[in-house]
Amino acid sequence: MNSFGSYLRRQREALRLKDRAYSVRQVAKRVGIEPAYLSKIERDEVPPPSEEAIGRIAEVLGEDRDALLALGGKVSSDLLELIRRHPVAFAELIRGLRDAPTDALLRVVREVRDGDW
Amino acid sequence: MNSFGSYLRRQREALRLKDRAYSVRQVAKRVGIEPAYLSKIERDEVPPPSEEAIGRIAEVLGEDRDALLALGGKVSSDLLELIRRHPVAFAELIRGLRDAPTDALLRVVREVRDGDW
DNA sequence: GTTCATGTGTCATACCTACTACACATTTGC
DNA sequence: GCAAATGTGTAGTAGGTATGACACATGAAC
Repeated sequence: MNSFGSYLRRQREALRLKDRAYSVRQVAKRVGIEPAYLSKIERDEVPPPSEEAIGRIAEVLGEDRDALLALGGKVSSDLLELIRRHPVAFAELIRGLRDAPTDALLRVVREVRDGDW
Repeated sequence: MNSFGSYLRRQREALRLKDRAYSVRQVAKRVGIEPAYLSKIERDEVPPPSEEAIGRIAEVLGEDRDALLALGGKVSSDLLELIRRHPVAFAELIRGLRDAPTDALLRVVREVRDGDW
């Protein structure tokens, strides 16, 4: 339904309606992977590619990198590194937000964004 | 200096002073891995083991699971899953705390812990 | 109506990851 | 002083990750 591949295919096809430069082959070239590989990715014949490849796909298709990574079952390595610097604190923070409704989560995000220390 | 392996070795040896059941062999048995493998792990001859193995090592040695995983370059998969449910929000939250001093981070953690929604 | 682009099938590969199994020399306990 | 426990060297493996290369049939464009 909303697998990584089928989502990609839908988005690419949508872009293609406006601009036929969004073929499998041309997108693959811009991304820097083989067309056959992208084709397989879009049909979920292979697992989502590496973080780097997903990042470049996000760029080429104008998608949010973190969101696309999540759809591919991954989390950006820069976030992982930040978490690893304060593993216990971040673990409690994230688990503490497990059952928080989305708006409560966003409130915390906003608060941190505007926070002055 | 503080690689995963050397840290493990230090902690295990410390426990061993009080209780000689903390030999490489006996710990490995309780953890459920081969002694030779644990030996190599402690000498950093191989990369840190799987998340599951690190979790069991943490249990056996009385270490914090998230902290030990971090030392092993990993992040608990339950946290990853939570992040993947709200990738954009969590990305902004975590990156927003990148330069926050530890006490500011802990303040947010506490706030979330005590938060009622 | 041929040329060019397109999507995809098949095959192959290199490099990790995550270990197990066994043997051996040294040390320790009684 | 001998048996048992200990730490470690060597070798091997099963499965996953992340692709590349090439060929082929179909379709569209001019």
